[in-house]
Amino acid sequence: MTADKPLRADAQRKREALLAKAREIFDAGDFFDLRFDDFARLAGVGTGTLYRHFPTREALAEAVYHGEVAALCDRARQLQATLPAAEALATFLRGMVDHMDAHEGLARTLATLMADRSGALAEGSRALEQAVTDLVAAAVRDGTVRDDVGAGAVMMALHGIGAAHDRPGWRAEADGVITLVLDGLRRPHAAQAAIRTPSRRKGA
Amino acid sequence: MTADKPLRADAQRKREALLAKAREIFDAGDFFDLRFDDFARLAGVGTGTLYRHFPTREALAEAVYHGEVAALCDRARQLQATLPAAEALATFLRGMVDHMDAHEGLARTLATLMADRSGALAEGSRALEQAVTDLVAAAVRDGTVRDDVGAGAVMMALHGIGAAHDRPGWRAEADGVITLVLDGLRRPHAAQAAIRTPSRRKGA
DNA sequence: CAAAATATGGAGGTCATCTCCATTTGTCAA
DNA sequence: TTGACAAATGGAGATGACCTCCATATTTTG
Repeated sequence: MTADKPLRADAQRKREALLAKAREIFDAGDFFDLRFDDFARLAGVGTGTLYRHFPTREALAEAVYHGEVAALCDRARQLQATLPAAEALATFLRGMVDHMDAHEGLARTLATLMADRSGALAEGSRALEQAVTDLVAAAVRDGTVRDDVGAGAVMMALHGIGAAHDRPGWRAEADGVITLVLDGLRRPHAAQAAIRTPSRRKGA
Repeated sequence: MTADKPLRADAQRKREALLAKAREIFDAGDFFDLRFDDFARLAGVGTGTLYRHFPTREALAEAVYHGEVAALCDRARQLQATLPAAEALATFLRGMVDHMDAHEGLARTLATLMADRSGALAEGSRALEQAVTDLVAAAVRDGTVRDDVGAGAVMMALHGIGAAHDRPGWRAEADGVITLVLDGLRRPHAAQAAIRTPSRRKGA
């Protein structure tokens, strides 16, 4: 399902233009306030061409999402190769929040699309889910993380973070969710592992 | 902002009809596949009447949501009055999952609406959030729950559970999220409190 | 019961979405 | 290079959902 289209030179160019403009609009968060036709105009193509390349809004989103996910997966692999499993997981999750924070409009747009039925993004999410699954599995393997809660639960939590992007104290709450997930993931009976959480003896 | 409308007898009847039908459609999960006009017809009223009562889809959703939330809040108060704080919180959260599971279409529909911008449901959610906040606060007060992560994080997690309702292993993953949240909420240094989730092996 | 106030419903206007095809652009073989 | 074929373009216009408006019907009040 990857590359079996010789795609004419011309077409390639238009496609790129559309994606570039899409990323821009996404990041600004205006994706839903824009008539799809106008979007074509903005990208410098006719509506027919837009629809030829991306039959629906979701299809376009999927394409943009793919790039995002690829970058995140690279990061995950990199972390996994250079850090202890538990730390890699923690760093990755914290990094996800940073990323969503930095690309607010994009994160928000994608979360909205994700929530819509049709699961248009489910496909694109698979790679991300695999990355998270790998990170968790590695941590389970070395004993720092419990084995009775799957990576799917972590994905759900991330989903919630993305979907709730308009809450007032978003950043703090997002960090809170990650904290809960990470602490919750530690094997219930295990002593304090090397997960980080410096001196958090007392609260506050 | 509650009740200052003498609302004519006739109108009251139509309004009820609309809400009843809405609940039905919501529960079936067909809310978004239905033309708003057709919805009016289904409920036995004209489109004009529909729009008079509920100017937008979201307004209608809000009204339905209100009933849901009220019931959940009652439950929360009841639990809080009869159980130790930590247990009340745990029971409530587990109950939320049960509820979403039983009313799949409704939960899904509401999550979708929630994710949409406009925060139409933010208003209706406030009561629910207050209930969760109270439950958490009580548990913090009696020392069974950490005080450095707010109830907002718990709301986010719930949000994620609702929004991801189309995942294949939803139920198991939702339970997993709750487990992580509850375990994560225990004061990091505190010994094993009485929360202890009763052996829930990973199903599938 | 009559009049005033309130609510109804559905015909039709408005506007975003998407299709269709005559025209343009790119590719390839001779 | 050039001719011929395939691929791609773009925008005019059909389609259909959303919402408004108001002549008519229903309820309430004096």
